Amino acid sequence: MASEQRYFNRDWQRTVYCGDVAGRDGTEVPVVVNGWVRRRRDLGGLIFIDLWDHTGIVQVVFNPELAGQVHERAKELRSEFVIAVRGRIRVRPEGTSNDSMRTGNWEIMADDFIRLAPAAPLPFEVGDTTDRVDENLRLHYRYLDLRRERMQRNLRLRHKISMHTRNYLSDRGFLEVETPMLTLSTPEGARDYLSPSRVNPGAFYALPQSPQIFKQILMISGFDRYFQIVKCFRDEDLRADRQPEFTQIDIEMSYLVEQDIFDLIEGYLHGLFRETVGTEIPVPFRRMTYREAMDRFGSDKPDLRIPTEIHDLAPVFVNTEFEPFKEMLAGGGFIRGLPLPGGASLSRKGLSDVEERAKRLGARALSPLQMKGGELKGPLAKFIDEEGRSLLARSGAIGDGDALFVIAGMDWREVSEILGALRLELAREHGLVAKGAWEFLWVTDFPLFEWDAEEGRWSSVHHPFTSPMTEDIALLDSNPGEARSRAYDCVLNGNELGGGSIRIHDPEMQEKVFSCMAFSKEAARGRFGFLLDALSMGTPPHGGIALGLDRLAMLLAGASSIRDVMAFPKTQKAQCLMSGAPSAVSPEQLEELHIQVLPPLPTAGEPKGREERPKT
RNA sequence: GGGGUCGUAGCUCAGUCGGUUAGAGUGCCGGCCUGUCACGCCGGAGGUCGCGAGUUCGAGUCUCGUCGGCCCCGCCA
Repeated sequence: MASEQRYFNRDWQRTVYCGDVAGRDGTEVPVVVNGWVRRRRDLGGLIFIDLWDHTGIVQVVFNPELAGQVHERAKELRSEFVIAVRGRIRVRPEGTSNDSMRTGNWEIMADDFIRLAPAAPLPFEVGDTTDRVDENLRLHYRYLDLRRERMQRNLRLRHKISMHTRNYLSDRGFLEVETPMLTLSTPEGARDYLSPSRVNPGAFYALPQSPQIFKQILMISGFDRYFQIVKCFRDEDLRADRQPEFTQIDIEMSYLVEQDIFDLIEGYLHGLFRETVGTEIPVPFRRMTYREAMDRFGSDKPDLRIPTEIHDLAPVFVNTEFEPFKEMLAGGGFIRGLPLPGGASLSRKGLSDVEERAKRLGARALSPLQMKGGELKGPLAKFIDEEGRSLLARSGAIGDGDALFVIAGMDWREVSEILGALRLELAREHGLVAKGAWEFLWVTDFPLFEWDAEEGRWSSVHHPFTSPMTEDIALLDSNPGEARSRAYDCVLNGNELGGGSIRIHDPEMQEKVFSCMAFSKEAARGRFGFLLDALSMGTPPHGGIALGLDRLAMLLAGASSIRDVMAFPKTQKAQCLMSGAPSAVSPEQLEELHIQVLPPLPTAGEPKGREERPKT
């Protein structure tokens, strides 16, 4: 053992990264490497260490004959110890090179090393790339999880996306401007995260659901083109692709029409996919109206990798004697069907399983048809006459070997959505989703409003600053539900990658839209007064889009959750298992903020790892 | 708020019909080993079967509740 402790200093700083170690034939190159002990192989005499840093792994050899004391000390090295090694790179002896390692032709003969930090026995193996680890553990020991290959790769990919984004947009005249995180709560949209104001008793900031109003204000201020890679916050329940805080690539520009956004984003994504995954995605993307997307795929974000779509079967049953369908059609209802290629082989149990699923999704009933050897089978078969059969054959809704699931209902959207959900489930189960495909799509012509039954008023489908289509402006007075907006969504493989709209730049139009939503002038003034003021002082036509950076990264990384492309995500209960957030705070903190906390309900569980809440 | 699923050694899992002392692989600890690279060989330690009730002579196993992870519906302009 060295008699005195040695510390990290310039002499021990690396001269080369582990993954970059490469020697010269016949010459020994002196180096210093820093990193983590990934694996050790103690052969009794020789000790081999795989030393890791973010660039890769290199083999270090401790030889008792070359450095006896050093070899002796190396026996104590364990997994994930942090060390600095001084040694010489050399070509590995004949027959001992390792083709599976980038540095496998070389090794470092250790002359000396210092242990920079020990590591406690680990809750899971950092170096194990195959074994899956419980996500609980991964989140609790996130620093170890992030040290693993997959997360290293994902976060580096994410960085690449960010850099590409900044370069692309900056090159096209977009200016990155930061907007406040402590801002005004707005009534529309998701639930806000609130932050109490100490100096304004009883008042609260809201964390932004998006910088929507601020980016519009920036257009009014004449910046012409804005972007921001920005955190947004929504206090809603979590999903694989939804976290309470997430990142948007937020874009806004002036004097534009929809085509400008499409061109900009298609160019952006084309370059991004080339740079990150080496794929040339075809541009321009397909376009589809909301109506068509719902009609054919039962979704406003259809996954076009799935080769089946919904068919209108009303003509097939126009002469049917089947009473329920007869009545349905007479009353203006809909009969629609979803084909399942290869579905003729489904057993009776398989069919009833699909029916069960449709009922869980909200269908009153679902009838299966199957085509076996040119013969139509199923409970509905006898209710389809010759004409219906020939129509069915010509429609392509069912071919030999297929099944067709039929649902009838009075509500076109409801019937379509159930079939759309079924389409996703069945496609996943039967392997109908085309692998390796990137199916991009613009969905346009969304309705401007949807009816909010709870509140008994119209509310925005997109947001209240979305411009109606010029040809639909008259509908605002006569039939707001039929008015279409100038909103658009960018869809990739059934994921909503982003959305945006052309905004309202006319203060009168903005007030009109508010009034359609039964916002009194005073209420609108109270909430959005500053925007209305701004609109009144010279607003250019403007619009923009926001892309979900997390979802984009998830898709590019081939991950199944945005948690895998975020450094520190939260669980479904919106907790951080590593830090323990959210937590109770001290009575003093609450008092300063003029906050009283109600005692927890008797059934409510305590947040994990927290002591009792302070008394109020 | 609701539906589904999982919870057994540090980790990944097995555990039959409810029945003796709860197993395997890996990791960990100790010993041996000078060309390994998932090193090898030998030995050892390690368990609140998530938690709490209930049924039973007997519960990892059955029932109910509860806590937590994940997936989904609602919700998410």
